[in-house]
Amino acid sequence: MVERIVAAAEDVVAERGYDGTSTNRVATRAGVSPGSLYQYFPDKDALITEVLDRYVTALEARISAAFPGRLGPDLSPASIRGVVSELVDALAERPALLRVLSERLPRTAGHRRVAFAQRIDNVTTTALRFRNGPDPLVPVEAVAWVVVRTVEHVAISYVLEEPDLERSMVVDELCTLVSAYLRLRAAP
Amino acid sequence: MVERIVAAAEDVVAERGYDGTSTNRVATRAGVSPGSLYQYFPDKDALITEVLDRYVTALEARISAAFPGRLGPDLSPASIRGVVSELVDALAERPALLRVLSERLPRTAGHRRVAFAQRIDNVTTTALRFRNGPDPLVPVEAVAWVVVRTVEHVAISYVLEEPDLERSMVVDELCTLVSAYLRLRAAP
Amino acid sequence: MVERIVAAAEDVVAERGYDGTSTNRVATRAGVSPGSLYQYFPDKDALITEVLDRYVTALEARISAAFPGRLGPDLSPASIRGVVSELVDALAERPALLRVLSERLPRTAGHRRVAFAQRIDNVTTTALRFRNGPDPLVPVEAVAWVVVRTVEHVAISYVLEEPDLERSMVVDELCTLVSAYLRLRAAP
Amino acid sequence: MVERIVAAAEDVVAERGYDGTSTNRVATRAGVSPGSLYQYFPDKDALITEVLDRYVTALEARISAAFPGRLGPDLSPASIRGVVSELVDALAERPALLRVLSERLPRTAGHRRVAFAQRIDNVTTTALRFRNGPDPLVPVEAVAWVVVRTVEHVAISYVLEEPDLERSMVVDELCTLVSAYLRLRAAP
DNA sequence: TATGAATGAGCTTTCATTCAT
DNA sequence: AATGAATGAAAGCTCATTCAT
Repeated sequence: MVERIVAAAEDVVAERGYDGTSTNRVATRAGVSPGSLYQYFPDKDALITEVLDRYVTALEARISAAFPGRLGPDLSPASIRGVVSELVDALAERPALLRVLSERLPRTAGHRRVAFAQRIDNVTTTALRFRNGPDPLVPVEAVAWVVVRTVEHVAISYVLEEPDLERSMVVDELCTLVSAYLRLRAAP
Repeated sequence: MVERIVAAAEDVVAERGYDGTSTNRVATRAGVSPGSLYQYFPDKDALITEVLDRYVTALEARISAAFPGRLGPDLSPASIRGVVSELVDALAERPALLRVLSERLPRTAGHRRVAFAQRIDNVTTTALRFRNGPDPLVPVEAVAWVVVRTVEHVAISYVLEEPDLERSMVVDELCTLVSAYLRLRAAP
Repeated sequence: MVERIVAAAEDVVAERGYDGTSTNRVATRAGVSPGSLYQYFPDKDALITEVLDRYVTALEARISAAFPGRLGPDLSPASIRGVVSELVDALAERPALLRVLSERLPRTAGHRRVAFAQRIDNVTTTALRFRNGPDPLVPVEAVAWVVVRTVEHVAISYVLEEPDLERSMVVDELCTLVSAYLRLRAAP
Repeated sequence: MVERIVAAAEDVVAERGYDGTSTNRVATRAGVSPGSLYQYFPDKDALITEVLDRYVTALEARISAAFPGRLGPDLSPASIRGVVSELVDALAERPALLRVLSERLPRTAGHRRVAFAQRIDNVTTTALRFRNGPDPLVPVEAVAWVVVRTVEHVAISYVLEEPDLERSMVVDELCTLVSAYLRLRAAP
């Protein structure tokens, strides 16, 4: 039941965006009565949050798996390229949901997204610390934060803006950008 | 009158977001009758578009002014820092509007925002070409696109996420990132 | 529920005419919420169309039943009188609805009304042909059309104008008129 | 000024019907401010009444002129044909206004129309009395009423329904109908 | 548990009318 | 006299939510 509802909601959200998603429409699509919907979700927002939450979870799984050694401390160019490439692929799979997620970020499912980003921040921070050792001159938290936002949003922009640029070229440049920066931020 | 309405709409949009902005609410806030609103704006969307448009215009003006020599081809670290710093300041001034603008990107005022970003793309492309000369090995369009998105979205993320990081530190890192990358992308 | 709504709408339409019938007014009169109305009718027009449609249906049923032999080819004075008399009675029953029907003829339920009139045209044409045989000198379609409009509109005028004339007298004259004409238009 | 307003209103009413005629639209069309309109007409209805009133007046003038001897007592077939033919022509000139007049009959300008019809009733009654002498067996008022309504509404129906019938044929039949009836209703 | 009819506040928009200028 | 900005009641309609069954 919950599955049917969430699946229907996913479709509707992807097709019609946040505002175009009415509880009645979801219920109809799920072949369920509007009342039933409220047996499992307190309100509309909770339902859509669930949809976006699942999306973020799936995204997390895919991206985490791309980190060699499960989010390990590897920051070599090859590893970076693998992660970035996988990230773009993952985001490109459901652009409609990505768009809704980007639009509605702070209100509902934003928490999950931010939480995920922060986890990546931590992993990156750890990796930097591991590589650099205790170096008070490099603000690793800030470095990690900037790098993670850069990769995240450039990838998202590429998927949503659909600029007239080759995917591989953009991925190359993004990797070059990140590698150049991280090389600079590694202890000498 | 138009000023009163737009000002009220600005407040309401900032406070309650796009969907929470009802024409009646704006009219009430402006101390004006709902009908008056339609003497100056054909519909709700036109009103909100006007609000976001003004915001984008103000942003543009401030950021453009930050480019030494009027968006000139200067890409020195000092110039980059000036622009980035001004960008963060400008974005930080009305975070609520920025949030709505980010949410509603593709529908309404998004055009303006995208158009502005593309103009910056062009300026950056020109600057790179100027600096590099005709070098077929560097894909200047992609470089410009990546750099501009990076700066734009890292700055936006900083304003909207309010991470526990010093502003100057983030700006420093962002500049370091961009400078390192552009140095690499300059002809040898 | 549908019954309650339609009944209320009937009252309101009869009392206040087409434009004076607002969905809220109907809902209030029916003791029902405005939303409920839209569970059964897609919009205001559909509701009023339903009201007028029912009225036309009832009218049709009554008048058709008055034709001896179910709209048969009988055009004797007695048959004419029966039909005309019944027509006036039927129309006189809900003058307010008749007025709205006349006002709104071409837009909505007018189709039904026109369609009904055309059916009567056909019946009359057939009856005339049956009586006359193939007589190229008498334009039976035109004869039928003129006769049917005459009876229809004189009856309607009598009901809506309420002239200071005895009902039976007007019916007599109308029948005389029609009989004289049809006698003339019969083959010699 | 009044002329400009009424002329504009005439156009708008003919183009968009009663409901589609808003005071603002009329004012705009007349190149006049909405306020000015209320200097000459107490409300919207008064304005449209004026429009329809003028239309009825023009109709009256044309039709009256068609009566040989200025609405004289002549009821010969030739005279009937002249009047009927002129009536159809007159009505066919502004079908849009005729439609509005028919739709809105009882509320506003209906008085004028009814009053005109009654004047024709009187003329016809007088003519019948003149021809028949004091004959208590023929209810001249009813005869006149029926004849006038017949001619009026058959003509209107022809103009508004646009049936697939030759104009001259319908006029012929209508005249035949009237003549047959009146011959019968003349004193022997 | 599941239903779905019913709700009603709230939405965007129109337009006849007024009144300070 | 003429203006036209301003009005505000009311319109048609939507949809998140409830509750008797």
